Amino acid sequence: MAKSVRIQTLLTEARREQVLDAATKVFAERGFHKATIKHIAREAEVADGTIYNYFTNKTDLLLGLLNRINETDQRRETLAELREGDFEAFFKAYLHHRMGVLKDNLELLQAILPEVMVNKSLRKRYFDTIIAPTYELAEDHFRTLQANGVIKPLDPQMLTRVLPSTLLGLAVLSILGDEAVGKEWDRFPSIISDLILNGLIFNIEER
Amino acid sequence: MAKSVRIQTLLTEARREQVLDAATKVFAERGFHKATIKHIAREAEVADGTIYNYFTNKTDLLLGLLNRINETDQRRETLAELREGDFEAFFKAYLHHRMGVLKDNLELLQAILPEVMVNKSLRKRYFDTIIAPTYELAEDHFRTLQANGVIKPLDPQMLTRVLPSTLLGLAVLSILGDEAVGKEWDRFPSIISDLILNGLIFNIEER
Amino acid sequence: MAKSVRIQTLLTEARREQVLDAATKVFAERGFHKATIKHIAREAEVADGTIYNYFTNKTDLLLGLLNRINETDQRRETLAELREGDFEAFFKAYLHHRMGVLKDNLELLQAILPEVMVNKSLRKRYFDTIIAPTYELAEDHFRTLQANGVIKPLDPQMLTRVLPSTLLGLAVLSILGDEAVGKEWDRFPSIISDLILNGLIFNIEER
Amino acid sequence: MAKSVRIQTLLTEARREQVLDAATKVFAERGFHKATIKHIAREAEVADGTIYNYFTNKTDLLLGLLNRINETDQRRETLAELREGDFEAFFKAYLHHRMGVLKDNLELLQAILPEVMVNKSLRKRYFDTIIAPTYELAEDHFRTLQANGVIKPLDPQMLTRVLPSTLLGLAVLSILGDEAVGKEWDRFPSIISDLILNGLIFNIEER
DNA sequence: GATGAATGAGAATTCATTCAT
DNA sequence: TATGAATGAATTCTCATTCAT
Repeated sequence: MAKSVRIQTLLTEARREQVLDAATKVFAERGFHKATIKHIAREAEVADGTIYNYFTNKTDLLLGLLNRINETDQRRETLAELREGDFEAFFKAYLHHRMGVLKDNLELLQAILPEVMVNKSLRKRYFDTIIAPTYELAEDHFRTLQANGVIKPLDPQMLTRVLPSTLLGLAVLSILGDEAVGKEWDRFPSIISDLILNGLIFNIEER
Repeated sequence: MAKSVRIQTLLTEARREQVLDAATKVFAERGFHKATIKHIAREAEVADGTIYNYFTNKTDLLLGLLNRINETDQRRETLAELREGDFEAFFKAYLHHRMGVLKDNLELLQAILPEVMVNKSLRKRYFDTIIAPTYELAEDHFRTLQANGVIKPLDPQMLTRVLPSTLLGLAVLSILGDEAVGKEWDRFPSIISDLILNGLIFNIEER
Repeated sequence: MAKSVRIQTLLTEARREQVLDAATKVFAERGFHKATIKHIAREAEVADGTIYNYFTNKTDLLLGLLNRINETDQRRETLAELREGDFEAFFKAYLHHRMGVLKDNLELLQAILPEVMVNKSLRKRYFDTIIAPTYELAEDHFRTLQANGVIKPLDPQMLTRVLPSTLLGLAVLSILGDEAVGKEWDRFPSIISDLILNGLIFNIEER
Repeated sequence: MAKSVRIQTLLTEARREQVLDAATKVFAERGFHKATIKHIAREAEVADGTIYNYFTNKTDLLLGLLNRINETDQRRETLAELREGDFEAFFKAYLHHRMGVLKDNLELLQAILPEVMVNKSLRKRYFDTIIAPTYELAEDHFRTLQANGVIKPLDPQMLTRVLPSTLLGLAVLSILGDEAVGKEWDRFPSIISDLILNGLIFNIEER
């Protein structure tokens, strides 16, 4: 009995994921509003009504997707290990990792972001649970680095915004159809870290 | 007669702008799909039907907003004058100018961007008429600077993406509700130019 | 003064006709409901509002067209002259005349008939003012002919329906797109009179 | 399982018919354009939206009605059996049959014909699928009869138009509100066949 | 009288959600 | 639990009619 309960739970969870996968695809392709439950049901190969056994309504599907991003991001936090060692190397590795995650989730981002940008309560939820938490960690980190004389004393709060902005901006450009961004995605981490760490203009000794 | 014709034209144009203003506000607040023609009409203080005397359908309203961004951007091109003089000064001034334009159009961007991200034909239109044109200018500019040994020989195509990405990303963060970004908006140009030009870590002679 | 009043009246009348001509064309092409006042105004080369100086509403335009049919039919009554002489000759001449009138008014019929068939009050008006009056004349005529032994004693009321039916039916077929009917229109009077008067099968003496 | 599938299909088909019945009634009463989906839904005792589960749009409902006429007509073709025996008897029986069909479908005709007369693509469809096919059969038939010396050598193409015209015309008269036509409908076949076969005027030997 | 922009009632259609099977 | 037909609220868009100029 216990076993069949567990099997049941697994099946249920699998079905949920199946629906979320379908929703990701359909939301990304059509946008939240033009995507109908019928579209998603067809993509997930279930009946319309079945979706309502797993999600209370259409918006709840979107929340399901938001949580997926959360989970993805939590997994990332294991990255903390990278923090050991040389800062330049860490920075590059970190960028590389972040952009990898972003790349894997571009479809999900395309499914979520447009609606999040436009829906006040989703916006708050997204900001509070996904964006804000990263800020605190990063600000602390920058402060420590500055205290140790590793990086310049630029306002940590602002630094904390600039870097994610660049990545977010690249993701948006890619979504908007800039093929060059998509194609060269993997080259950005090194260019960006070069740029951010050493600057665009020559140092004296480099001249 | 000629005069009354001109007056008529002005009235017509004013009415169009009045509707576009309303659409900007309502689209930004509610998103394209949750914004109804009724909302926009009420905001513009006209009847529903009146809107259809100026725009053939709801999507056409959005195109009207896209064109407004275009026009804004064209005006910006007078900026070319700034190009005289010291590169660092120019870069900072340019950033400052761009972010000013962005700030003034944040509501417009919020109205447009989510729908553009989700609608294939709008996406193409937006990319081709608004984004792509800036790329060419920028790439040329970077190449010249590199030829003159002003900046490092990083891939111009990628540089061209990184900088707008940062600004676009900041705008998106601001739209998503990051109040710090909105509040400190005017301090970003100088920080970003510092960062981009000179880097985050100390040069040898600065140590 | 009197003269200018008359001129004014003429102009007004001319404008009315111009609008009715346009309405005939547009109603025939699109049907009453899909024809808009704008369509008619454009066709008549006047402004939308102008039409309302001549007709109180869209339905009134249709009544204007109904009256036109009336007028046409009245003019026809001069045909009474034909009634002199041999019956066979008269019958053929009469058919020929009626089908000529019908042909000239096919567009008008196409404009009116579909809406008349569907609108109860128009139906009554059309029947009472256009169709019914012809019945009485015809019935009397048939009765006289029968009393004089010219035609067989078939029920006059029914005869009165059969003949107009055939013409009306041909008109409808033509409207429905039967090109053969349109092309051979002028041959029908003689065939029909042959058929009606002498029958389809051989008489004994003809064998 | 197979059984419930069949039941489902039957229910679905029944619902379709229920909607088509309602549409026939409402279109006939109000005309295609003044009939609203709400009217039809109320008449069919379903919700507005339900209609769209069976027909893609309002025009598709009309096509459904057109097909019904088609089906009615196909059933008629069993009439071929009548063709045996005496021509006069056949002709009368045929007329009788045709007018019976017409009478049963008068409401349907009133629902369809006005819109068909006004809509180019419906017109073509109606003509090609419903009218034209009968022509070919009839023309052949007339030719055979002429070859056998049964009927006079009048142009078969024109004969083929004249007879249906009369019936169609009677139907239109009836729709237009000629109550005499409706009331005496069943007497027309014999009068018409008398008229058409033997003519209106006396043959020599009949005098 | 002529104009045509403004109006808003009305209609077709869509689609999230429910619920009987 | 799964299904998918039924529902009806909500939305876009049309167009006859009005009326200030």
